[in-house]
Amino acid sequence: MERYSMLDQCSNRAKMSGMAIRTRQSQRRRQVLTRERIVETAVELLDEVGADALTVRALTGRLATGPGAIYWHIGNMDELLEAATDAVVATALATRPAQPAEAGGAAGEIRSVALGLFDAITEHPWLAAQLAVQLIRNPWGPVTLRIFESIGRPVRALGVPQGDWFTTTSTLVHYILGATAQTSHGSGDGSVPGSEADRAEFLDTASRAWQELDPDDYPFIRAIAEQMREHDDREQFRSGIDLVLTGITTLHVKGSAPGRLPRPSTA
Amino acid sequence: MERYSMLDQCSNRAKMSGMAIRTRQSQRRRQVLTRERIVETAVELLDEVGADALTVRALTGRLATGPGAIYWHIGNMDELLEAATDAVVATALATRPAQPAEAGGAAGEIRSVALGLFDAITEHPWLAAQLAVQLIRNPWGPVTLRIFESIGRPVRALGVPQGDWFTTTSTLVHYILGATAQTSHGSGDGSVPGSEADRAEFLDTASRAWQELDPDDYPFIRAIAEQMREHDDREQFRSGIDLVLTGITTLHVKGSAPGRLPRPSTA
DNA sequence: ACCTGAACACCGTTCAAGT
DNA sequence: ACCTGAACACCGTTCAAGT
Repeated sequence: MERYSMLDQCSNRAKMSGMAIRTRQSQRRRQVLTRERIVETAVELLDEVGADALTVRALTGRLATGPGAIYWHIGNMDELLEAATDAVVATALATRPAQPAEAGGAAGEIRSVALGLFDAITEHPWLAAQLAVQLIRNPWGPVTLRIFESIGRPVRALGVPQGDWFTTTSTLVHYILGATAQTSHGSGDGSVPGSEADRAEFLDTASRAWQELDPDDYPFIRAIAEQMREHDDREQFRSGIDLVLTGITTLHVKGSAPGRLPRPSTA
Repeated sequence: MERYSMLDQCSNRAKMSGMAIRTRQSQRRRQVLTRERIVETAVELLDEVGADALTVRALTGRLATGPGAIYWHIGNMDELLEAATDAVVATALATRPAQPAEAGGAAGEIRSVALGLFDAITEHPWLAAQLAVQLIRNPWGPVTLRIFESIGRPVRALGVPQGDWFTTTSTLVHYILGATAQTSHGSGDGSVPGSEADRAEFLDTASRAWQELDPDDYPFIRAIAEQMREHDDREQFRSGIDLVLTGITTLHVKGSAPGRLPRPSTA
């Protein structure tokens, strides 16, 4: 049982790989195979064809090797998925669009991190499912840890008392991951991004279907059918974040006017 | 592409199945095969051996048939998983422990629904992953719809103005699903429930590992290491719900004293 | 140390054939 | 209408053998 494995994301063999790249040789195809290069290629494949089509055979094809070569560097498929997810999340968090002149302070930083993740998922639809998988089968693995740290720091800066840091940050992170999961609206494996027209049509069909549900079983769903057809995922996500932030400041930040939040920058 | 399939969860063949059970015959093993019986057996298998071990071969073994029989009734594996998830969620929502004498009103109802789902996941560890999967690959499928309806009704009763019903309910549902995902702490496939001692040891190891992280990279995680070791998942979940509820009442419910919530029953 | 590639033990799904 | 069971086209992973 590899339950509770915690952070041991490296293959048993293959640790150091600071070896110099075999200098000239041929340019593209004949590079040395490294763990990094495998992860990069995995991300490429995930972006292009989706999670279901990322197979070790597809990898060996693109890298011009055999399965044994992959498994020398990588351990297994789950580890590769985790590494790919962590890599994409890391760059998404690091390269967030600089908030216009520190706007919003700590609350603005939280919004920025959250929207950074949201946008990363829009760009890499497979990411939503992988974030969920990581959260579930490795609840405190590198991916979750990274997100917690990014949200936790501004939570602290917000003035939340230390005793509430963990609960508060958890609530934010859990909301973010839940919301981004539903919003990915891909085919689940995250293959094609899905056009804007597709999405409009989808919402239209869904909304119509909702209005024809049994009024006894689904009165509420029927009542929000129209609202849901018109909603914008990203805007709704922002609202959700602000809702949770309001809860935090109201409940935990003393001296704050309840319900008052630093104005979100209209970026 | 079966994207945006929406609610068409039935196999193309096999609709009616109100046929009388072939009366006497032998008792257990020689029942007629129905979609319902397959779903029931799937839930049994999921509970006993986890999601990874639910295969059509395992099903045919327990049901004493061949794969063709399964596929006559069921369509494909994804559909079976969805049906199993929906069945468990439906009974979890229907059989919630009656809140002690209506305590808490609408807010209490929301807590009750949320905790009902939480407890269902504790009982069926595979459920966490499946809820996530449903949310991602079928964002408005029967499972999500059912949960939305259950949360939306008390949201309405809370006094939230109609224009905010959708956003408010979404925020709650997304938090619930994100939180329950991390809390499942199984092996991901949701096989063994995991003992209390296992869990304590896991938290201990994780907490220690956190304290040895790089102070430059993970200052926040290091700071909450102790707090996380002592936390109780269910209690934390309650706090998260209350945090979101506070945000809702503060922001959307006029006439409510901000930060004041109906006292949660100490059940 | 790093890589090759055949082979193994599995999957989900299909489909002609039976009743 | 419902079921059988062999067969198909895939998986991830292993491992003796090469360099």
